[in-house]
Amino acid sequence: MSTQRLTEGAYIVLALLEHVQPATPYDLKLFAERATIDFWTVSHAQTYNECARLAREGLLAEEREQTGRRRRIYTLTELGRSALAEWLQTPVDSLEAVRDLSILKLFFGADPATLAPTQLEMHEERLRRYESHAEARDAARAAGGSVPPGASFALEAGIGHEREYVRLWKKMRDSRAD
Amino acid sequence: MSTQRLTEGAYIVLALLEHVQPATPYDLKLFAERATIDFWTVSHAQTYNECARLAREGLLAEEREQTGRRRRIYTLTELGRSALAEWLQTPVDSLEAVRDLSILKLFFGADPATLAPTQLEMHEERLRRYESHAEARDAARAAGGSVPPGASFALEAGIGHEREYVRLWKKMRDSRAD
DNA sequence: GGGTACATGTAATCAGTTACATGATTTA
DNA sequence: TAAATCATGTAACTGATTACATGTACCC
Repeated sequence: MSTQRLTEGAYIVLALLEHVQPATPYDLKLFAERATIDFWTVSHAQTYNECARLAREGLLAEEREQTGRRRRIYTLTELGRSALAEWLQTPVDSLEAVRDLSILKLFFGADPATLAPTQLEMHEERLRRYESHAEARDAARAAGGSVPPGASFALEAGIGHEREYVRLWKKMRDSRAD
Repeated sequence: MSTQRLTEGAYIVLALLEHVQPATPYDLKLFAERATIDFWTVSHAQTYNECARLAREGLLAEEREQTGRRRRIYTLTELGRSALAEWLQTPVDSLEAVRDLSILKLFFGADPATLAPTQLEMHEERLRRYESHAEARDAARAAGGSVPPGASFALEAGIGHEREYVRLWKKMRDSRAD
């Protein structure tokens, strides 16, 4: 029964946990922060809450340290694993709205030249970060390590989009009024 | 004083209203839906609430029909206009997270081939829609009409990104496991 | 004039964030 | 051992969505 719809945040916690379990909510947060891409954000508080909730619903097993910080340490249960697997193999049949504040302002008449410098700088920085991740990945692969293809694809996607942003904002920066 | 921070939703309402005022919340919703790009979503309920709130704070003037539906009809006040102008000319100094559910799943190990068909189809459709908007715009321009450059830029951005998505998902679709 | 689609609004809910509070560990 | 940082949690708030409720206009 318990396969009531989970929120996206919940699935992200499940997915993160699969990669690093057993782990505390704090571990998840760290892993997410370092995990290359900015495809989502999960706040610290949400991570703790979501773990507790998922445990209550039987998707996570919670173990508690008996000493010191008495941290809660989580692992996926069978139920959690299958919920995650099901989610992962379900095609996404909707498109997210783009949600780029700068483009939105542009649309509403903001001056491109005003927005461009800041945006360009930030997208360039993000692009550089992604590219250095890609290099690290390639190096690892060359050294015989195995790299999960999904992460690799996602990284390509990120790079592609950031390049597009950079191209675009450069154009804006250089554009004089029509 | 009243320049307390407004939410993004509030600014969007202000910006929409500038384009179509005087207007009812319903008019805004319609305009937003037809306005080319999917850079944000504003739900029906939010539109009504936000208009009421902005009016309470003096950024909108509310007039009420005396007959029939007794609709509330809004226009920007001077205060509203200047809040909007200020927002539009403030550079955005942060990057939104990308929030693409499919890429996220990919990152977590979903099978590209499973996700690709649906995503490809949807991005292609969106791309087509944007491109036809662009054509309409070019036609209008050729006919001597004036087209606000901001909307045009935003459209270019949308097209660029959708092309990138299409390229990407085609690649995924055709990729066999590493 | 009865039904359907359009339009307008409110209420309840919720996911997610910010702010607060505290405890444990490390370091100077 | 004091200060700083790391870590863990909770509470309050809020932007936004979903669901509900109703009214008006149009169409057959």
